[in-house]
Amino acid sequence: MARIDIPRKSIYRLSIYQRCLSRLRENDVDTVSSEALAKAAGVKSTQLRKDLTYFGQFGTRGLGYNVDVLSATIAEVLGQNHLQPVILVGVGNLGSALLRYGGFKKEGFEVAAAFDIAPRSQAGLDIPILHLSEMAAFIKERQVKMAILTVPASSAQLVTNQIVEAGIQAILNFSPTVLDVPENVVVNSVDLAVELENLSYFIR
Amino acid sequence: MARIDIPRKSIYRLSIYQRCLSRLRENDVDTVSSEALAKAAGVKSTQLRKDLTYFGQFGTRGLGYNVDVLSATIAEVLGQNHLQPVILVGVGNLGSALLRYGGFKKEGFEVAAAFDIAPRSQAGLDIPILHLSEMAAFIKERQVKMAILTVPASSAQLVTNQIVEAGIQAILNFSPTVLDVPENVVVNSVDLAVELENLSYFIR
DNA sequence: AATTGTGAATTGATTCACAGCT
DNA sequence: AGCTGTGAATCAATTCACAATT
Repeated sequence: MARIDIPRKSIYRLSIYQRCLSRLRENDVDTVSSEALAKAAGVKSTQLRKDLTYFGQFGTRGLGYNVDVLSATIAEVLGQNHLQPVILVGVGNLGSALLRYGGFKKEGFEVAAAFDIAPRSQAGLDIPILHLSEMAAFIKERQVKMAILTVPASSAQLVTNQIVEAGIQAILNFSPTVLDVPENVVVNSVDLAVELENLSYFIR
Repeated sequence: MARIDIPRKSIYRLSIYQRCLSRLRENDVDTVSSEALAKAAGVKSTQLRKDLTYFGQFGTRGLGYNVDVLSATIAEVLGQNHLQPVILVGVGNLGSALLRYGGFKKEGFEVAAAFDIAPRSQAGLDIPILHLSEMAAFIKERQVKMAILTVPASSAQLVTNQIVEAGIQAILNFSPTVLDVPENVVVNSVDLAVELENLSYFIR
């Protein structure tokens, strides 16, 4: 089960399945077939089954999957069991919106602090907003491994170098730029303008 | 050159190349090799060349690509030449941050209006914020084809049905849910929690 | 000499088809 | 009878290798 050769897209889908499972649990459903779960997640049932077998066998033939068991297993695989501290760098429009966005905490992430060159405290937020100069020490002391990057493109690479140096291993990048990182660091980029542009290609 | 069988990932990369080209133009560079441009975009040079040949031949062997010509061609392919109106639905934290985010306009998109069930005007924004009840008429009248969806998951499908009915053909979805749309409608989903979860799988 | 453009080879992901359990 | 798990087949994307061009 070498971690490295499981398709990244499968990992993405695991998160989606997990969301669907949560909803089933809320409705006290305790068993689900690959067919039904796949439909909710918008994929083919054979793909769902294939995705799951990367990690083991969790279903009962003839019956389906136990919702609680499957959900717990996926949580385990995704590392959702221990609350993961995250920092956010760049408290502009997008950064401060993300700080207020509740979705992260709900999925097991704690935004431990935010950093900016000109930190201003934000009304109604209990997340500390600190100066960039305190960032490296914070990362090291709290052993933070994940960062959300919402700085302008012009400073993205510079900030990246700093946080990687301090120990960050995974970056969710919102800056519209390609980051250069050592190969042991993972970057997921969300480029809003690129997403829109991509859509505009498909309409006529 | 059937529009349908060009890999979607190639289209994504076209946007990235375009960004890199803009930077080259700012620096008055007028020729670039596939090797150099690919490096800036974070891909292999052969992939860049393959991506471009889906649309034609734009380079000069032995020399490289003319920056202006290539940039104009990509703009043409991506439909960046005519300003594309977009609406945004759901003016919460994320929605209002995106309204303030300058990146869209810079790439040729005009957010024509925003809609919410409880519209409150936003300080320092010249984008009209209207009630949901006015949405369908607006879409039809202005012939808007693209929408950014930043409503809660619970109302995402409902709103989607409404905007698709009114004529929207492409949706950039930020709601953490799988949208069900007719096959002539394109959806790009950006699920922030899923992106983070995905990263957390790769750190150890 | 340098660099593009591209068919062929490779690698990767998805889907099929069905054997194997419950 | 129903549904999972999986090897084989297919389909898609990437990379290689090199001929073609300036």
